[in-house]
Amino acid sequence: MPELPEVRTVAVFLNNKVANLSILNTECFFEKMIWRNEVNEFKKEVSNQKILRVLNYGKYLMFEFKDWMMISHLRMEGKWSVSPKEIDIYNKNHLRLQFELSNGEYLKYYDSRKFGTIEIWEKDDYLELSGMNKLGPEPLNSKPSFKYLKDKATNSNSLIKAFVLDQSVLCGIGNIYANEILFAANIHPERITKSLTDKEIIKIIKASNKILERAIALKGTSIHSYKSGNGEVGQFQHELKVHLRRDEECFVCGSKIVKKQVAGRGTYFCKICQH
DNA sequence: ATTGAAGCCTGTCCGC
DNA sequence: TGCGGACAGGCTTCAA
Repeated sequence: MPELPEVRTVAVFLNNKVANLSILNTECFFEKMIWRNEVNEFKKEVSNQKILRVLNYGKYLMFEFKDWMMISHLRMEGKWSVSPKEIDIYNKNHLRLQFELSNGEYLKYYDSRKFGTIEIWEKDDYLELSGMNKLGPEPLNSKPSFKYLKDKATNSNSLIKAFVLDQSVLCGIGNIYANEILFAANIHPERITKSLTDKEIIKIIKASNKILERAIALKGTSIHSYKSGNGEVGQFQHELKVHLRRDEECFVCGSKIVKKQVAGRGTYFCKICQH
């Protein structure tokens, strides 16, 4: 479900709602979602901890405590909300985890497909333990550098679609934005990555910055089930150029947008504009 | 070391 | 209306 712009929107929302509140009690209704930690240990570590702030890196949502970092990955369907105990913003059947907060409200996690995960590590070495130290830069604020992306692309035999989805290359791009970025950069998703020219690498950097920053400004893309905290919908779906537009006319050249599986993911592109 | 495919789960949509 | 199959915004693990 959510990619960098959606997770950023959720992080900003949650930070406004729960920063400086403490967790009084924890209930987990689907233990497998507690990842790489033992459930009782997890509960012990978050109990009576004050949430200092909520932030994100790429698709990873992070709750910072004094000594711990709690990392939530929403995968396809994960959703957070803050509400009174008896009120559910999302389908109550999908409630997987809830924290009682010191102001009497509840911080709740819902996940229909049970793909999402949550884990907790000591702050000192959470990057190594969680594997987040392997993530590439967020494609924002003129990052990555040309040299960085060129080095990553030079010897890669993977398809470009897979390359831009690789979180160790660029962090935070998912299928929707990958489709949109490659369209904006006029690059065919089935090209081999090492065939990228310098000019095309620069185009990927510029397109990824522009698209993700615009999507953040619009609070993300709302299609299928995605809503940010407490049911707010994003607006970037109105600016999609190729994603979900199978057989519709390309806004640039008028030919039909193609959909096919590339690198295992539903891929939309214009075979005239992208080459 | 890379790359591709399967697996994790459930809900929704489409065609018969 | 009911049923089966395809598909969904992601990641990890396993096999080649």
